[in-house]
Amino acid sequence: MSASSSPPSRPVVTRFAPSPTGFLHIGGARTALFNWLYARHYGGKFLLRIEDTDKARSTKEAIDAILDGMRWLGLDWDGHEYYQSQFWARHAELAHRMLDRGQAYRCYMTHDELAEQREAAQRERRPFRIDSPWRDVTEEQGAKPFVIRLKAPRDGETVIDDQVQGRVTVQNAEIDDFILLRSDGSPTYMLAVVVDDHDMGVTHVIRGDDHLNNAFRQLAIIRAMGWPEPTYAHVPLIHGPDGAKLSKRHGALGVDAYRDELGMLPEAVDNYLLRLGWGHGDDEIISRDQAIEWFDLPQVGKSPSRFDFKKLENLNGHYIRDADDQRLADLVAQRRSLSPEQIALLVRAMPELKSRANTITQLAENADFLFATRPIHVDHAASALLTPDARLLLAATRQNLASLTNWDAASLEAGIREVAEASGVKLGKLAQPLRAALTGQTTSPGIFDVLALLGRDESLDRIADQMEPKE
RNA sequence: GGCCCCAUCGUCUAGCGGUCUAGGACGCUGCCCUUUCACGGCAGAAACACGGGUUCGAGUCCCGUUGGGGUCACCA
Repeated sequence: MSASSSPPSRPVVTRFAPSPTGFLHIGGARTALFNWLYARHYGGKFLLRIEDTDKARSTKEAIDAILDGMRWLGLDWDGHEYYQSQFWARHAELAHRMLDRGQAYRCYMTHDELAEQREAAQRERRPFRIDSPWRDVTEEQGAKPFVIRLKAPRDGETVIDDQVQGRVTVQNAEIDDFILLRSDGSPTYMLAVVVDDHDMGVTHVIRGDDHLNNAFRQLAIIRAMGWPEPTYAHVPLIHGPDGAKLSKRHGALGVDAYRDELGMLPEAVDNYLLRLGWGHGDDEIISRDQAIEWFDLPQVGKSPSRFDFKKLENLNGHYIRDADDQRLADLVAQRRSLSPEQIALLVRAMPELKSRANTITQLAENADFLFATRPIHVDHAASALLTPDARLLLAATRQNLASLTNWDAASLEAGIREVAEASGVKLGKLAQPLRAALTGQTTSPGIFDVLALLGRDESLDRIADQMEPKE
């Protein structure tokens, strides 16, 4: 488990570099979190760069969703966000510099020629690696279109001391002469990241495992430029419950969906993501401050982990129980458009409500009985409770409660126990129909609290609504 | 397929040669609490993929097998 690693010897600068072609999904969020945590732990900087090189696929909505998602998760970046597309000229300039130095070359191969090589390799069952006849040609070939390719080293090997994966070695023969500048003059991702990371002073590149192979290509550019090499840390990917790469059906949803649809609290998502692939002894509930204090790369696991909604939900339930009542009420209010009076009621009910919910969505549903208008809808299971006998009991209960001078939980409990005793039934026999009448459901907060919350008039009326058998 | 990486309960993980008859958490089962449902408390079932080494001693180190993942674009 011990990747060869050492504390940083220079001021830390990390970055998160999403491409705005979709929303900020959960894997990206974890990458961002690790980068953020690492920078904060070492008192460094955490930068944000939007990789909008692919103009066709980049959208304003996606950019906003990413920024919004990061803010929600509390991952603040230092300074303004960078946009990769702003540095095109710089990228092209450097590609040409490498060309001038003989570290890159103009390749005039056509798609057909390339395809031919690929097929030949396939026929002979040997690995395909581009072999351009232009590798050592320095003269320009008139106006024919060309791309600029890196003249990658062909001998020796490249070693990366990855902070997570350990020492990884690749034969240079495996690295092909990949494209730096496209025929339309635009930079490829491979060139752009390297240049931007260098220009932004990034010291630690913490990203998904899927980039490990790219790191060797990028290193080739860095060495050609003679720039300092960043420290790499390739974090294993997050998989779906079935072990396959996390896809939409698994939960590679935008973080906005975790907030809006699943009803998660940001601290729960952060905590869950932190524990996915990283651990600190037996600790499960980890505050932001503890995370900053404890987080480091050596403890990051090397194997991919599966996303477990159940555990996230449990964690979310923990944070809900921990959360401030007013905050929770506001969150529910956003989903239900409540009046100030209703929100005030919700805040009072919150202590009872929040121990019963693992998500804000559930919390909102559980609170609905408070705001239902008479006659309230009684669900199937609840109406089954309202037998003729039960309705009679309800009438007796109502009469007793109506005579109460104090409408608080303690008085109500005394009153109801009195009725139960007088009628010779157990409390449960009475409480359940009462619950059905008051909430329309078979589960709810404690029945005395429900009565107190609803108030005398509303409670009495709801009971009255159910006293007579319905036709 | 080539290259790279990974491998402890169903899942997330602790474990960094002896304290491991392998610990915690989620989930699951049972019990307690109890007006329902939760919360909470207690108890339980549940794992070192396999085979070789190294060592006095291996979950921990090495090799292989198997399994899984990643990557092989004028995408990022």
